[in-house]
Amino acid sequence: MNQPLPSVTYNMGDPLPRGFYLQDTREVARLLLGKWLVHREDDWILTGVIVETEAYLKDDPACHASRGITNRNAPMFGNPGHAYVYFTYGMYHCFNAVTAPEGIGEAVLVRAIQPVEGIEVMQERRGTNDVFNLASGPGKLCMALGLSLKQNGFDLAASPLTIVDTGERLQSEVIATTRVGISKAVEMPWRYYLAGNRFVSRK
DNA sequence: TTAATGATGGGCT
DNA sequence: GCCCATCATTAAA
Repeated sequence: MNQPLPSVTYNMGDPLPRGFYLQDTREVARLLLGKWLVHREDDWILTGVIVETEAYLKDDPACHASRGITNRNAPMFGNPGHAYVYFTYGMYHCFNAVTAPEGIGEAVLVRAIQPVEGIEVMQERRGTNDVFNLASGPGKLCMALGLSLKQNGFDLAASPLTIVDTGERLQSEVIATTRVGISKAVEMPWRYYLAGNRFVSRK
């Protein structure tokens, strides 16, 4: 008798539960390091290890949500564990995981991933074969994974876009530094990355 | 190697 | 009109 085919050929881990995103946003940013960001598209699966994040908090001048709810930042005030994707600089997208209870307005920006699966597709989309340049930046990783406003608001525990825990323990030390590309609250050390990792956006 | 610059368009005062 | 949670390219050192 034939066995049913599994939807994936191996167990890549379970999606992070909603409660994970209800921890302190800076803690979520730290804990997301080492987790897998997965985008299931029609003909392939694109995955990478999260290696760099930034926390954006309420009452944080650099946070999109700090000046109240707008049409653009509305997802930040919505359900934790959902995607907040925004369009910026006229041509790029950035991907966030919404944290904190509904109505608060906090999120973690994923700034870089280490490509694992679907590297050929990423290379095609990015126009380069250099694996260290495929997703080493928030705009780059959205290009590589095919993330745009279409994924804005997606449930990261029940959609083609998900973050999973492989169960592997972090081997690298976590470095905390100031955030990149902002002009307000520049001194807050809420950027996190894996020490020595070559896939981060900068050292 | 690092630093400066242009691209490009939506959001918001 | 100015500001952007950016990136690729060019120039300089």
